Amino acid sequence: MKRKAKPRDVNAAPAGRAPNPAPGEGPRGVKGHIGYLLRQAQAAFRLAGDAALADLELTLPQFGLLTLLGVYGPLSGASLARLSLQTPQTVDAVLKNLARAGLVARTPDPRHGRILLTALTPAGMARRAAAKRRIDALERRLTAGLGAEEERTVRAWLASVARDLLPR
Amino acid sequence: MKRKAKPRDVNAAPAGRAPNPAPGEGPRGVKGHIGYLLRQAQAAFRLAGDAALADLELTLPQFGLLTLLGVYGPLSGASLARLSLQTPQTVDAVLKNLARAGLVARTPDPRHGRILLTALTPAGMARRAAAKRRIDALERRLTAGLGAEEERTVRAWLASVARDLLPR
DNA sequence: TTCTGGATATCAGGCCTCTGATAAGTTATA
DNA sequence: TATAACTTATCAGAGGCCTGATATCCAGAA
Repeated sequence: MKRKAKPRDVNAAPAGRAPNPAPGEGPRGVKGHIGYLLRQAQAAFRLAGDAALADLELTLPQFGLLTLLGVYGPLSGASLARLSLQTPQTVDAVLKNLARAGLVARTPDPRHGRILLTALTPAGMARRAAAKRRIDALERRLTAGLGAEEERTVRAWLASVARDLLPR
Repeated sequence: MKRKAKPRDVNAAPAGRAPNPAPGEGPRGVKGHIGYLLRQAQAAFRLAGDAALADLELTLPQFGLLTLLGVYGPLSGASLARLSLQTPQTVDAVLKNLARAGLVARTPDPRHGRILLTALTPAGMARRAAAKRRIDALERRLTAGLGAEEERTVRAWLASVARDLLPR
């Protein structure tokens, strides 16, 4: 997934007559559906993250898995799936792309004939470290406007959403 | 996109020896990367929303467009894209599925030979109303644990993320 | 020891989302 | 008027995400 600066923002208001309703009201803005706000915030972060990682030839989901592998060492696809709250199929697909790029290597678990252990390659470690600096900077922007108490509130809410809504 | 109750949660801990690191620490949980928390919260909402709409044969993105069309009336794909902060291509893809299901109808704008105006069909209006009840209930769960001040904080933060990070 | 159920990997198919590129209609300007 | 710039729709391709369905491996029960 390549990223470049948009030549012209597709989401800008049109130049001619404005067939567009007022942006401040309706389902958008602070008063809108909170699910809508959540989706927009995540989409914005995903976009910004992908843009920040573009010249590293990484996507945000790929960086996510590299991070987990960096922290927890070699893992099976299934473990990675549980850790990242994704399905094994999703993880497998992302892993395939990472393996194709040589950032990750998959070897059979010596103690279990079915498990494929995935580990960072040296190239993967380097790429992860470079990407981490970009994403850390991005995340600082995310909380820059928040006071300590507000950040606690936001973090607690985000965690509670995943905890309460996910099928247990 | 069909949804059903999972026969067995793929993300549950394995029965045998636990090759899984402790879930409370690392990049997850309240202390983790806020981008990660954001992604998980949005994924959980997406999952729960899709599950809530499954028997209506709707996805959350489809419901989003139905809502916009319900509020703002017939719109071009480009307007819908600006309104929902998505690309015209994305909107077009979702609209195609909605049109195939007979929930929206696309007719050429009489005043502009290029524009296709998309409007809800009667079936689309009914489906949207039914879906709205489910999603409203889901969103109430999202804010159930928040005080008024906390909810303001969360909403303001979500809106600010989209506002600050999106390419302007 | 054999069988059965759980765990793992992965193929198939579908939807959403983006970037890039192209074609066609409209509007503004030289 | 002719041309350029902008807007809209849409094809093509890729990545990430999910549900279903298989096949294989392993461990515990009968």
